[in-house]
Amino acid sequence: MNKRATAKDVADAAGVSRTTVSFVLNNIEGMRISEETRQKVLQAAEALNYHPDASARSMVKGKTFILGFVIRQEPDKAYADLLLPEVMRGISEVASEHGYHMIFKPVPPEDEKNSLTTLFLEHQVDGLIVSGPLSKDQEIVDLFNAHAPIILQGRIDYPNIPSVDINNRKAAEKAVNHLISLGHRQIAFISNASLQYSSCKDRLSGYRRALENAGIIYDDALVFYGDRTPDSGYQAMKNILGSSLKPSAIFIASDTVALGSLNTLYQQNIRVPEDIAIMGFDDIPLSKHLAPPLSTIHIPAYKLGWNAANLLINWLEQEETPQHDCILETELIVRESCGSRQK
Amino acid sequence: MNKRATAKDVADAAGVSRTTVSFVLNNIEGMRISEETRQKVLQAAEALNYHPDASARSMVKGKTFILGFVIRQEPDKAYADLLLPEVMRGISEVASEHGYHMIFKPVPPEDEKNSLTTLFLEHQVDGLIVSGPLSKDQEIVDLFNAHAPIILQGRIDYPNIPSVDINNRKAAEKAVNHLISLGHRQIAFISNASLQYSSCKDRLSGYRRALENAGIIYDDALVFYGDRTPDSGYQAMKNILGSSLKPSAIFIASDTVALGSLNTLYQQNIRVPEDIAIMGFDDIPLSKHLAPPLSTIHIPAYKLGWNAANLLINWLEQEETPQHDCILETELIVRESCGSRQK
DNA sequence: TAATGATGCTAACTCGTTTTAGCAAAACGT
DNA sequence: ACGTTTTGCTAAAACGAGTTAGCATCATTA
Repeated sequence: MNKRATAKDVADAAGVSRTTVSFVLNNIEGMRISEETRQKVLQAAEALNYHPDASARSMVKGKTFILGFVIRQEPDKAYADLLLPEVMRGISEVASEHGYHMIFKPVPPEDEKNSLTTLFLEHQVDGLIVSGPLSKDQEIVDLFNAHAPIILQGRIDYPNIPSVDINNRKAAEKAVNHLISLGHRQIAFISNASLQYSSCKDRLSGYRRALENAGIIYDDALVFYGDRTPDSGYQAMKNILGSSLKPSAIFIASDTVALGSLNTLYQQNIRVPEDIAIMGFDDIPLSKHLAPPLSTIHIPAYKLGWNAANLLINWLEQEETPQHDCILETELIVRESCGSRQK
Repeated sequence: MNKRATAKDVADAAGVSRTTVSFVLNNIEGMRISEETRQKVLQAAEALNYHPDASARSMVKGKTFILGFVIRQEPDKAYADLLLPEVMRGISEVASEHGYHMIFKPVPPEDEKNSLTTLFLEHQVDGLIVSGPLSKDQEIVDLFNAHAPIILQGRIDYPNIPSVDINNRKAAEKAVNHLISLGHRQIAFISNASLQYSSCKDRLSGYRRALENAGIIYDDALVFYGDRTPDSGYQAMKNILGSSLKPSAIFIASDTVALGSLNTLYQQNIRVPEDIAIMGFDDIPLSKHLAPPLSTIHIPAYKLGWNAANLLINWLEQEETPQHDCILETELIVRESCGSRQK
């Protein structure tokens, strides 16, 4: 690049001032520019292939036009989550529409560099969407209290931070109710991640409530933990099979984790759903293609991202904090892994 | 935020000039600052929670410290590709290490807004990694000729643009050779995407070469097309089964696409590998968890991203164009979907 | 004692925009 | 013919850093 053209170059080429160039190219209302000058400027800009410098514009506007999308997880786990791309797609679509870009970054909770805060304080981004926060996440609370535009994709034990989420507890309850309705009473649980995460805690609590409503005694021994990866599901299922427990059904609070669990079953020649019923959660795009197709809870991931981005951009442009949380509906998707479908 | 603190605020608080603040905080060599002043500045910066403004820094440095990662696909297809997260992980890890951020954006080839060029000319990014370019991609060629730092993740019919890739042809050949070695001679092909993409063309050509080397006549009728999504694999497999062809094996040039194809087979009660052998390509993280675990070609996706990012950052920091392409090795992964493993 | 050198700091310019305030010249009204 | 308004443009001040050149002050040397 033989140096990018600046507004000054355009001004010189068109024989006008930088100010005029700016007025013309930004279509400023109320500034009277003759049609003749306007054309001269437009042509010069075209000829020089002029594009205004983003940093310079940012500085004077006080806005970067960049959104930060942060996952509160270790990078390897963040990228393993198969629901994530859908959320990203929702965000980036809205961002593009409004002329924003998106910086994506996994920032684990124990991050000692405070990358979340830094991202905002260095003004790399205008606002943040934080996915999968911990229940207690002081960094997020501090940022919010410092008036950082921040939208949670998930829930946190602190009021008033605007969020976009599903009702994890209700959804999990729905899932387990389905299993119960099919006659299962010995139902194990594999979590999507550790209980530090609010989504985890809520799903577990939904599982528990469904059991109790059906008069089934909740048993800690039936609860196992995944970490968002298929490998963790593989291992958890091994643990279940290796134990003396003989659940007739398992509710796995993440399809991604369930993938690994299904593999364990496949390896041990245990048939799904004939020998054991498997209920997933998330409805990742490939769940319907698994063998057997996974019954699960559909999360509107794209819409989650879409809503989060819209709330955030609205906040940025209107300068007013969103007043309401946005809770999207989930849906029980019955496929074949629970055996409820007549074949 | 009651307004972010600026360098001037720190200077005032510490009772020194802005220049001194800058010298202290950036640890400029050769500038002699007394330990006393240094501490005063550091304390003031700490107290005010000072973070230098990214835009301002960008402007004066002439660098944004942002890398652009662009996928040459429609957003829905880009986000459906299950290998992508691994590549992203590689890029973002290297980027983080060097103090760069990453803007991710799918930019389809027919994009009428020239988003790729704009991203660079507006100086939103310092350089670009472009994944999955078309064979002919004039916009990329133009950018490169304008000296934009750009690394391809894939190949293009134009010399000298630095790239990180695998040898798609050789890898496909390896895959098909495996099927042939198992005795298959009627082998169908489902592509990963349309032939405009170089990776597609190369995989098809590898398939063809393997057949010809084995004395098997290549037949256009056995070639089907996917579009990177499981759904396309589902449909392509239906087409195959609906035809009069009776291939004993199918090479599917994308595990993501294969997922859908496996579903078709499951639905029609066709057993893999007993009734038909399936060979994948990509080795997406979940391939080993499928039922049956998919035999495939391993692509070092993380390393692909890692190398691309390193090449690019090196280019940016050393100001010299990389001289060599970087071709990474693939590996045949034999699992169960081709029936080669004794159970 | 005066010249020289090192030490410790700062004034002022730069980056490329947007935007405010205002200045000429032309058009208008009385 | 003189004031007023409108039209069309520009000078200059931001924005918040990094950086160059140079100025005092104090210590050292001749």
